[in-house]
Amino acid sequence: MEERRREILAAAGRVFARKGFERSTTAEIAREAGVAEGTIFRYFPTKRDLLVSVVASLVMESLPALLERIETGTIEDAIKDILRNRLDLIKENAPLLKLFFAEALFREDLREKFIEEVVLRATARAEAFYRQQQEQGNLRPLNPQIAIRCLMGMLGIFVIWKEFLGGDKYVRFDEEEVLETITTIYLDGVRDRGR
Amino acid sequence: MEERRREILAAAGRVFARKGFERSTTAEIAREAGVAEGTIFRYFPTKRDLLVSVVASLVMESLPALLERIETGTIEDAIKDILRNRLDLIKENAPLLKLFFAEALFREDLREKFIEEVVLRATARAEAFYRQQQEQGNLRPLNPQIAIRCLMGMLGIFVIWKEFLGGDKYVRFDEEEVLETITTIYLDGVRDRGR
Amino acid sequence: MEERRREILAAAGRVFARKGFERSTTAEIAREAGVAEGTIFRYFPTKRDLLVSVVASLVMESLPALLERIETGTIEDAIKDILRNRLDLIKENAPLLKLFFAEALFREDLREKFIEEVVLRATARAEAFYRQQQEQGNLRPLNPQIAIRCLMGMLGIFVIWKEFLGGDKYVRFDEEEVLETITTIYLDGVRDRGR
Amino acid sequence: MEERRREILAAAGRVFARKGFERSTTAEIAREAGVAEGTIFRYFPTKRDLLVSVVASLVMESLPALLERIETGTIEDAIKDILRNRLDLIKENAPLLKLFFAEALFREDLREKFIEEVVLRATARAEAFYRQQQEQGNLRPLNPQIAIRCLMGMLGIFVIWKEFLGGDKYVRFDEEEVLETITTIYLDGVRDRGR
DNA sequence: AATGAATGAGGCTTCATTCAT
DNA sequence: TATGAATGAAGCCTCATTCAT
Repeated sequence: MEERRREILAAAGRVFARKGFERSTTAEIAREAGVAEGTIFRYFPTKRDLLVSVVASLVMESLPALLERIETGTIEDAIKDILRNRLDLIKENAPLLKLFFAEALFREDLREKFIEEVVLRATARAEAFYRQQQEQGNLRPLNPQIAIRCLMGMLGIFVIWKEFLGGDKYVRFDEEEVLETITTIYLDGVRDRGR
Repeated sequence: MEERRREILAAAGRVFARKGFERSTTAEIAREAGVAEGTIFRYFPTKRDLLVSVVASLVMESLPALLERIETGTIEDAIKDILRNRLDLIKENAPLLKLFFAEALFREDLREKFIEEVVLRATARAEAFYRQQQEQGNLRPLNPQIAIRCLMGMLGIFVIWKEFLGGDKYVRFDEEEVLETITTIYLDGVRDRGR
Repeated sequence: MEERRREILAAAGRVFARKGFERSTTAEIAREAGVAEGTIFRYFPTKRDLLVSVVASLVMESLPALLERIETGTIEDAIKDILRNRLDLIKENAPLLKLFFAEALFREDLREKFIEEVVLRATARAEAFYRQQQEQGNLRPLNPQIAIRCLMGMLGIFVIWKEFLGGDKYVRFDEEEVLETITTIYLDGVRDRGR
Repeated sequence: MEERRREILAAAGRVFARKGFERSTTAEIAREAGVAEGTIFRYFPTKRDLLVSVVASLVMESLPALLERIETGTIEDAIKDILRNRLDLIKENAPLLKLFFAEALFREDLREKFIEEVVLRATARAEAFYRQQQEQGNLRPLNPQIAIRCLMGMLGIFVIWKEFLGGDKYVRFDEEEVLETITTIYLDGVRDRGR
């Protein structure tokens, strides 16, 4: 039954997201799916096949949302808006993104999907935005591909810290202060010109 | 003997980088190091400690020298020096660091030691540096914990892109340009002030 | 299957009785039970649990029937019945119980489960019985927890003497006389009231 | 050096008393003795030899004290005095006694020493006391060997419970109440004659 | 098609004992 | 004689996968 297959896939997604691949057991997935352990193997020949299927369905369903919306307005507002928007989306899908990211590190096929479907398309839009602002004289003539990645990196490290590494336990940041600081650094740098 | 400890550490680094953490066996590490399996456990209480120690020694080793060097010279030089140093370190040990990062995503136990012994200590130093420069009026009064992480994030995203995800296949960046751009953005921002 | 569980329990009982706890291996128990080593762990999470279960099932098995039987009849009969029943039980399983006792002396983890699941439950029943007889005016108003243990102690020392220490070689007691004497002392004491 | 040998023996005694034989490690004994692990094996060929030596020295030094003093006076006082005296002695030497007892269960040679040197001599004295009181018409004409063991059993079970099994964690008894109750039961039984 | 009990290879870790220094 | 680093056999336990029902 197709129904059964989907249940197993969904359950596997939840378990993998919680524990990662190696530390998830087929027993736990079976329990979560409400089927017998053996049943899993009628639909997926090995545990690894199950992972590939989980991740494939993720790419098709959740990640495209990361591409939505590029705002306009003052640059300040636009940047903050982009950051906030991305941040919210990531936070909603953090567990699965984390799994996806972890697996992408070691699987060529997953990486390709990830880079092509998500990274390149997202950065392409952002780069276009940067270029457009550059032409209007609002932004300095830096390499947009690099400049855009710098912004994403600043956001990314806080996402990784909090959502992927559970760094909250050690140092907790106020979200608004972080977005504010990233924006101001990105626009004006850290150098003090007031003296 | 300290010598023996280093041999095991080095061998473990090679094996982990080759196979990943879970799929490396202590038997293979022992073989690679030319010691008995039990010997490993004279130096490292668990396999997990071994991994943490391998990575920690990598990351911390060059840190004191780096920080000392930074004490003198302009901020610009300091930042470039930090970026250069960390980048080289990562490039040389990319496979191992990648593995560690992937493991850390799903293993609280791995993270704890590493965050406490490496991340927090290293960032504390950097934050102190930032504060000191702040007091001298060289840097703006931003939250140093956030400001420091912003710089690391900018570098991090290029490392992840190239070393962890093999992004070179899609977009290749000139290393010097990247470091230059990060430095200038970090210090002066992207806003065009009509110069 | 419940059947399989019992097989393992029985095999474990034999092996433990033969070799002691630490020197019994799960491999041997599995061989003796005619199952794969891993199978043991489907039924008992750890080797320690296996030992506790073996002994607990021994001690608790005949308890409900015993207590029920005791409800009716004189106190004298009840006490003799209890003593007889426990004595037979111990005699049949002396090597295993001896081993368990020896292990329990130095393993907090073993004791905890056993005391909580067996000792406290069994004594609670006996204490309830004592209280009930007390209310009927058949027994003196002593602390039931202490009074019950006194009875068990009298029996216990003969068990330890004969079954655990092989004291038969030095002094041999007639079983019936022992049970008779314990009963009469427990009920009426050793003081001569000049009858 | 003979000095060194004694240090190791004493350290081993402490460690064995704490953890029992199987769970004590030669490493811990060496640490406790302040010598290198290898040194132990210059004095005692195997770990088991070490145990035998520890226990042998115990029998020669500590146990004989258990035989001291048999009081006279009223029977009540005599019994309470005996109980209290034994209890105090046992409590002082509980850890080593426990070790000794545990090992005696499985070692013929130790058992013999224990029974001959301690048990038989102690009971012989007590039996003589019982007989003497019997002749004076103070005690019932029961088999003194059995009657004496009954008293010791009542005391013994509380010692085992508290000192050997750490039962205090579960049920704690007031020492005076216990001695009082044992004495009264032993002398007068539990049967209520008041009705 | 579904079950879930059973498997057994293989991993990490412990620790008494050895031996070169 | 003392050291303590090194050994390696052996043990407990995990878990993906199989297969009789």
